[in-house]
Parts: sequence; C-alpha cells; structure tokens
Amino acid sequence: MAKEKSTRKAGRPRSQAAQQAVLDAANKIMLTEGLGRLSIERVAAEAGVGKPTIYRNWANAHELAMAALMQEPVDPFRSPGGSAKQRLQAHLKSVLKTFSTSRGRQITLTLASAEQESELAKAFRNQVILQSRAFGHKLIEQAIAEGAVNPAVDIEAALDALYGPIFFRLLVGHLQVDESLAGTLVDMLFSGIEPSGKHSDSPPPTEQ
Amino acid sequence: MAKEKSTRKAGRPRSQAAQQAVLDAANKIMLTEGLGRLSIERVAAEAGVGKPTIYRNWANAHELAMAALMQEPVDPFRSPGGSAKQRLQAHLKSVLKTFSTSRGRQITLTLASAEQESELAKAFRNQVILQSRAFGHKLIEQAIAEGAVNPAVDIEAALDALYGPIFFRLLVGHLQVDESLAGTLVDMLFSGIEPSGKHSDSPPPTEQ
Amino acid sequence: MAKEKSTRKAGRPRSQAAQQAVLDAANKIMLTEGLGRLSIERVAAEAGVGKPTIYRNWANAHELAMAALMQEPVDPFRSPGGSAKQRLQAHLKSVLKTFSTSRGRQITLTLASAEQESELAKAFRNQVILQSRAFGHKLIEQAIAEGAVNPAVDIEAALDALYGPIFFRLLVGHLQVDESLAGTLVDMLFSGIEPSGKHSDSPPPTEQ
Amino acid sequence: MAKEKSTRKAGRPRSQAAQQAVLDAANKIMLTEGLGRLSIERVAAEAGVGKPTIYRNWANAHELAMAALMQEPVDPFRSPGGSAKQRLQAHLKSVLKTFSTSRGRQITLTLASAEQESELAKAFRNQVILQSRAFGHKLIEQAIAEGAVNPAVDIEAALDALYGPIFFRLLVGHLQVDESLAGTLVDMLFSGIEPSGKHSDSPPPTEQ
DNA sequence: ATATAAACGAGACGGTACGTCCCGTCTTTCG
DNA sequence: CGAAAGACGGGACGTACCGTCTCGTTTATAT
Repeated sequence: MAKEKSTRKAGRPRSQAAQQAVLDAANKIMLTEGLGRLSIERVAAEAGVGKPTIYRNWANAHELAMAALMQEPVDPFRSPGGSAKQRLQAHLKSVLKTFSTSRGRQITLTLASAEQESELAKAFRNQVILQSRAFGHKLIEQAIAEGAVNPAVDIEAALDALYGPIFFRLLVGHLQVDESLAGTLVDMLFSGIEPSGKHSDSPPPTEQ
Repeated sequence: MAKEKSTRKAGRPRSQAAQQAVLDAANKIMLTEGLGRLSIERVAAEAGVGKPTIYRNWANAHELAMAALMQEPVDPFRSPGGSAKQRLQAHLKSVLKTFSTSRGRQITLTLASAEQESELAKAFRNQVILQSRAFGHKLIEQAIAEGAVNPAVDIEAALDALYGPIFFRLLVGHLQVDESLAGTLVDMLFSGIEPSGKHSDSPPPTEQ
Repeated sequence: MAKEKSTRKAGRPRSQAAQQAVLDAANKIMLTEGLGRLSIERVAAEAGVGKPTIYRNWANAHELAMAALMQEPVDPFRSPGGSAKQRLQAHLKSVLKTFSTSRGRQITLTLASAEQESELAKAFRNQVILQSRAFGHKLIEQAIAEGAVNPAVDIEAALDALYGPIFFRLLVGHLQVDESLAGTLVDMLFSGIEPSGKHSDSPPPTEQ
Repeated sequence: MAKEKSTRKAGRPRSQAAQQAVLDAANKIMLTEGLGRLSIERVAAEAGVGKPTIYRNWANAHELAMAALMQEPVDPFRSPGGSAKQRLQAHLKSVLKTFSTSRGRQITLTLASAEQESELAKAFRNQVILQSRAFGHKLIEQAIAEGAVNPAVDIEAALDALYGPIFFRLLVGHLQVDESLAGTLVDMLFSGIEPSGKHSDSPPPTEQ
C-alpha cells in the first residue's frame, strides 16, 4: 500500500500495470459515482494513463465497464448442506445479496444496455449471470437425482422462474427485495399454487 | 370582485402541439435508430422546435425517452375466455409479444437506467409494466375465486414468477423467447416441479 | 367646440411609469455591472415589466442603453469668469471629470458600437457629446470676439484638438487622464509648439 | 542545432495551421459582415475547426477579434522626405487612411470594448495604435532636433492633439474625415490659434 | 354604461450562440 | 519501440437571451 503511491519509478514497463490501473479506476468510479459518470477521459486521468492505452484494449466505455465489472468474481456460490430445496434457497439468497447492491444494479444496467451480440457482452453475461445460473442448474439436477423434483420438468424454465423474479424486482423496483424472497420462490416453485389435493379443473394440456 | 375563475396561470400557455411533435420525433428516432441515438439536439431539429422548449418540459434525454415511450399504450391486455389458467396464459402471451420487439427492448433499457425515485420514472414503471401486471393480479384473484388457485398463495410473488422470467430472458438473452414460454411458465407455476403425489394426491401428470 | 379629439388614440395609454422603471433598471445595471451585462431580459425582470413593453419603446438593447444614458444630463457646462483661455480650461476640466468615470466609459463604448446612422444614435451623440462641444464652440467664438484667437482659425478643428485627446486617452488608455490635461491642451493649442517668435517657413535640411 | 531539450512540453503540439485558419476566418467575417457577426460558432464552422480548439487559444470572441485584427500590420508608417512638419503630415495622412476604412472602424470598436487591463488588450493597443504613435514620437523628436519645435513642449500631449481628433471624429461621426485634416491639424498645432505675433495674455474683456 | 382597443405582466415560442465535456483519432516526446 | 501527454475535428450538453407571439388583465376613450 505504501509503495502504491510511487508508481512513477521512471521506467518503461507499465503495460500490464496500466491495464490493471484502468480497470481499478473504472471500478472505483462506477462504485462511487455510478455507471453514468464513467468516461474514458476520467478513467484515463484517474488511472494516470493515456487515452490511447485504453482504446488499445477496449473499444468503448461500455466494454470497459463490462471488463471492470468482470474483474471481481460475482459470487462464491454458497452451497451448504441440507435438502435440495434448502441448498437451492441458500444459493438464491447469495444471488439476492449480491445483486441488491450498488454494484449489482450497475451490472444489471450494463447488461441491459449491452450490444447483445458482441463477444465481450456474451462473456460478461456468462461470467456474471450465467455462471451463477449454471450452479443453480446443477442443484436442480441433484434435486432430480434425489427424487425431489419431477424429472420431466423444464429445467431452464424452472431456473428462470427463480432468477427472473429477483432481477425483475430489482429492475422495476415495484417491490422491495430481501432474502426471504428466496424461500418464497423456492416453495412456490416446488409446490405450485394450485389448491392442495386438486388437479387442474381441466385436463393438463399436454399439447401446446 | 368575482375573479375566482382565474386558476389559470399568467403568460402564454405551453404549446401542446410542440410537445406532441417532440414526443413523436423522439419515438421515431428511438424506433428507427435506437435509444442510444436519442439526443435533445436531434429531437429539437426533427421536431422543428427549440431546445429550451424541450428542456422546459423534460429535464434530460432520459425523461424525454420515458415520456415518449409512455405515449402509446403498451398493451391491450387481451383476456379471452377460458379457464383461469388459459386467460393467464393469453395475457402473458400478449406481454411476451409486446416486449420482444425493438420497442420492448428500449423500454427495458430505459427502465433499467432510470433514476429509480424520480416521479416520472415511477409513472413510467407504473404505466408500462405495472399496469399490465395489475391486470395479471386481477386474473389471479379470479382464479382464486374460481377455486383454481390456493387462496393462501403470495400473489405478488406468483406474479413476479410469471413476469420475471420473461424480462430476465429478454435482458440477459441467454435463451430465446417465444410465446410458448407463457404456457410453460403457467403450467409450472400452477403445478409446481415436485414429483406428483408428493404434495397432492393427483395422478401423475402426463409427461411429454 | 373644437374639442381636441382625434389625435388621441383609443386604448390604454403607455405607462410612463413603466418606461421610467425600465430606464432606471438599465442605468442601474450598466452602473453596477457594465454595459456588457445589459440584457432586455434582465432589465424586464428588474424593472418588473414585460419584455414586449420594452420592445414597444426601443428596438434593441443598444437603443435602450443609449436612451438610459441620455436620461441624466451629462454636464452642467461650468463656465466661471476669467479670460477666454481660462473659461475654456474650466469647461474642459468638467468634460474630463464627467468622462473619466465608469459612466463616461460606458458612454464612450456605447457610442463606439452604435449604428452610426440611426436616429437615436444621432440624438445620443448630439446630447452627450456635441451639446458639450457646442458650448466649447461658443467659448471659442467669444475668444475670437475678444481678440484672443485668430479669426481665421478652423474652429471645428480647434475643438476636436481639445476634445479629441481626452477621448483618445480614455479609449486607448495609454496615458492617465487628470484635470491638468485641460490646461496643457489649451496652452498648447493657443501658443503652438514652434519655438517662440517663430512662425514657419524656414525649411531645415531635409535629410531622413 | 540547438535542440531544445526538456523545455518542450509533452503531447501533441498545437496546430499552427488550425490557428491560422481560425484567424483568417475571423478576419473574413469581420471584413465582410462586421464585428457584430463574429461568433465562435461561425468561425469554427468556416475555419473547419472544432470550437474547443478556438477556446484553447482565446478566451472569448473578443480576444479572438483582437488577435485577428493584429494579424496584419496596421500601417507602413510612410515617411517621405520634406520638413518635419511635412513628414508629420504625411504620417498622419497614412493613419487617417488606415482608420477611415471598415477595418479601422472595427479596430476602434474592438479597442473601445476591450477589457482594459488584459494582456491581449494591451498588446492590441500597442500594436495597432501605439506603434504608430511611437513613430510620430520619433518625428517630433526629430523636429525638436531640427529646431522646428520648442524643446519644452509636452510631446505626449502634442501627439494626442494630433491623433486624438482623428479618432474622435471617427468615433463620434460628427464631421467627415479626409486627408486634408492632417494638414489642418499639424498647422494649427505648430502655430497655435492665437493672433499672429501675440504671445501674451492680455484679455480685453468684452461683454459676456 | 358599455364596448372597443391598446398597453400591461407574464411567460412560452423557434432560434442562435454560448462555453464545457467527452468522444475517438492523431501527433509528438521521452524512457 | 510503447506509452504518457495532449491537441485535434466533431457532437451534444444545458443555459442565457434574442425578438416574437399569445394569454388574461387593466385602463381609457368612443360610443
């Protein structure tokens, strides 16, 4: 920490250090002032780096934001013991915790405004969202193996029925989000909302 | 004397025509070139309006975008006949249809980047998302009244388990979205994903 | 009969109070913040008057400035007793005093930037400069009558040789201006700068 | 070779070509449309230059105007042979010629409205007025050396008695200006306006 | 007395220009 | 050489005023 101040050193080598400084500066700005205040010019100034050095690595501020947000791993994927349902709930809780922060909101916004098809956008989505979702996928497969979930279920849809509501509430902001939501969602998804002991009042539509 | 009539403010009233032209121009630009190309300057030029006239009514480009997107009603809330489940599916389909367009994506993005607490942002959320969701709320209440849904269910959570996955997929883009998703989600939500007989004595649903 | 009639227009007469308020506000702004800060909008606000009321009377800010500066008479044209030279000096001193103030500078600037041929500009020049100069004209004529000035002299040129240097120094600012300048100029103009007892025609060697 | 080593600042040097284009455009606008139509925006457009490039070099339109007017030397200071008086007259004629043009008027106006104490304003005054006046100074010193002018004379005052009337007439516009004014002024200044052979002050007090 | 007409304050209108910020590119110097 | 510094042409920002145009409200004649 003490030697961080004297990065001057009068030397040439800076190539890797410069990129790290850029990412750090970008993260700092996003954290303290928000995504909207992130500009290449400011990042360059705060990182003590020339603008071309940034453009050499990222095409625009958006890509830089994605790269910076990808720096720190999103989530440790807590998965303590317990039943399949309990493990899934614990995982969802950690997702909730991660995304209900300022950084989580920035990730959501960055994701929303990303050029959908760019390589970096895919990597970003994969790293910050889908990696976590993939962990959930594994948990559901375990649950099926344990006989806790019907093997015929559409796993992708089930996953989105768990993750979707979280992001939906964070995005739209119509309802507060806390960790109890994890339990509510998992319970509902497992048991459904039909009255107990009742089938559907019409034959389940097996064809679409 | 009796001058109680003048609730009217002094000065020339704001031109409703100018404001409409601004909103139309904004909508046109967003539709044809995307939210990113929306600038006050362009809108002013294309609407044949001075910039201050725009700033007199909206604080920045973001607010203008929200106002423009609010212009046209989002959805007609189709609700044909049929069972509660069927009506809910039909409604979700129309939501899917609306939001899987270019305009739907712009709405999502605008929503994501909105200043959460501003008056206009609340109005925007309310009009473009929550109004539709409120319709879903009514459908679920009907379903409960018809005995098709357990009265103890957390209706808000159930609604978000239906809308959330749609926006989640649109936002993250990990899976394509089509209208069949409506059926899948409703079925899953109603029956749950547990193996048959665990929470109800209903016969196992026919697998696909 | 002959009841004075049709010259008077119908309708509400122009408010003399409003016009005075406008001129006062304009003078105040010019005095405290300078000519450059004079804007119709500010004057209207400070005078508690609508902009059209100003435009009804003056075509633009420049004309308003001239009118406002003309409000107060420029100078009382002091002319105490004494010889013709002394009276001229006294007059010049009062001119110097008047124009070496902030208001004098604003007058100079307003004069410089005026549309030369407009009616108001002529009136302005006439009132703030030429009226004073006309007084000087009278003094020189008196001096001629007294035998103190050669009757063949070009009075206009002589006047400008007295007034010109004052404005020149104020405008260019290359030398400070104080009241002693009046005496210096008058003395020089009366006696000339040639060596005593000499009146021209001895061509010195013309080498460069 | 005298290669300046570290005095040189880092970074891309300012484009001398761009600055020249700006000055040329400014001069063109002032010449064809007048000082009042000079705006940074137009200059930028006509010079094919970004606005910040202009602001990087000049603080506002006024400074740019001064710089542009300084571009071309004001006067060649004609000084043909002849007596001291004749040389002075010739010089004044060239001053008259220079300043009775459109450009001369713009210079006068720019001078009048300049922030008196700014560095550039001083340079401007020095270059466009005082340099010429300094030439006149030299001519008067020569005249003194030749015995054509009384050595006790206040040279500064004498100079202003020559230049002042010219600018006074140009500024106020009460009398036309032509080259004959040079002769009139020089003659009057040299000989004075008192009756010939008279250098005393004995005022025969006539009536008031 | 009652119209009628003009001027009033207020303030929005279409515009122009301001001076600033940032974009993404380029040019130069230095280690 | 690579990387800092920083100027470049450009575009948009949000603000200040411009001079014009409604508004609804006085205030005077002219009917």
